[in-house]
Amino acid sequence: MVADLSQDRPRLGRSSTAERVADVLRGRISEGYFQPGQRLSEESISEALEVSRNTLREAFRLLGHEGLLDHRLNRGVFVRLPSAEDVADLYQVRRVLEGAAVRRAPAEPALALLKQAVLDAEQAAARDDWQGVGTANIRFHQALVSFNQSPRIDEAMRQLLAELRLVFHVMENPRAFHEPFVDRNRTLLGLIESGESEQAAAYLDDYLDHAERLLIHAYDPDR
Amino acid sequence: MVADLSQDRPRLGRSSTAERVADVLRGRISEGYFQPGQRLSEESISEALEVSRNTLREAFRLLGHEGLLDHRLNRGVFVRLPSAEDVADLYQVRRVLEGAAVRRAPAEPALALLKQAVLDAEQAAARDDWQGVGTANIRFHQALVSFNQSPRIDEAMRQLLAELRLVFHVMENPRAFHEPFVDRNRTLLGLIESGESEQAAAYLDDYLDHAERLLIHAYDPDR
DNA sequence: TCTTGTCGAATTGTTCAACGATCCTTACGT
DNA sequence: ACGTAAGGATCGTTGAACAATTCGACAAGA
Repeated sequence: MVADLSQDRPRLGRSSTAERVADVLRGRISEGYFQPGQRLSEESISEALEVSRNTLREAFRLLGHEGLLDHRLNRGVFVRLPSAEDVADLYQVRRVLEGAAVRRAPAEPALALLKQAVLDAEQAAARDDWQGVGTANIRFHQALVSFNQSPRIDEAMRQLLAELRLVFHVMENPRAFHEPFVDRNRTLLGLIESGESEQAAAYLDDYLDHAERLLIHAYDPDR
Repeated sequence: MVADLSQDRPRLGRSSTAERVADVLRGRISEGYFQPGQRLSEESISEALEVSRNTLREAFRLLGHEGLLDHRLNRGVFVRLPSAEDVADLYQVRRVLEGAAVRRAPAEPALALLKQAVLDAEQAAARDDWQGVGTANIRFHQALVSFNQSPRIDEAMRQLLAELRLVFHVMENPRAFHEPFVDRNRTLLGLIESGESEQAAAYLDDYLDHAERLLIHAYDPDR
């Protein structure tokens, strides 16, 4: 009875002002309020949020290490604008993390998350809610990676997906990008459930190649 | 002619005071001058290094995100003391990253690094230089992971190994821990060179299981 | 017209002193 | 043994200040 309680320990750690500021900025960036490439002024933001410049700078450091901000000395912080090389690398990491995940026998709760993400995506698609499809898709892959049963890998994936969201913001047509993956996720789920891990791995590789090509193309139509 | 020059652009980025302070602290931690669990006082360190508390705190943030420091609100920063669960997770990550690496056909320069690391380890062992063996061993695994050809994975591995170094500091007998891996690395290299990737993967898994058990045992002899 | 030198405004980098908030220890009382 | 109160030490945050750096504008020269 007391054992369960220990799960709530993380919540106890109240957060510092800097962390709360970072939360606000992280949200604004991921929703696109601050756009990739945009410079974030220390003075105006510290004024708007009513925190000191020093505190704001601590928040900037936090987000910088999450890959969301780019800190250029004496020039300020900018919302990260991933390059085509960054996109390629992000997908290379996904191939490793998701590839390893798909070859493992999934734990039951993780599998449930995977199913739920597929359902959510299908329902959002039926509503023409492509933002919702994107969110569900992200949850799908987060759940997939959790098969590895490693908190550090889960955290790395969270950061990776946050960085990828920056990339999605440069896509002008979210539907064309997200729509094909609704069915793909359903198919991949089926292969995983039936234990055909090698086929699932092959399908996943094709899946990632396709997505990467689409994004790279958006960056540089000539490639 | 001017095009080549742009490659040197990264070098131009001078480092801020906070980054240089972080470099100093990182070195001290990895060499064991600051020991795991020890608290780092803002006042005494900022005084000794002649930087302001604010700047020092920025350096603390940097190292905190690298997993070397543990920041507890209103209590200060402590050199991270990984738990047994942390060790298990670190090895879980290694299984994924190194497992994926060993299944790939290595690029030539990366293979050369691998060979060199094996030679260095053998020479250091002949000199009874177990610290040197540990360093060479780390380079071996860093090179192995580079087969994945991903800068982000390389960086993640760097941080992981830095965290593992903290764990090594609690080992009282470095020879007993490092010695067996000299031959193991040689064997693994052979399997990789001859392209027997599945056998190499199996050997690596056993390799990692063994190392993990040894470390966990050092933490809690009852397990 | 193109390049180069120079100036000044704007912004960041860093420091400092101050005060409130929190934690830890010790002592005290029940 | 337990709860509580007081005190010192340390961290969290602020606001101001000054140095360093960047950037754009504009004038001088080829």
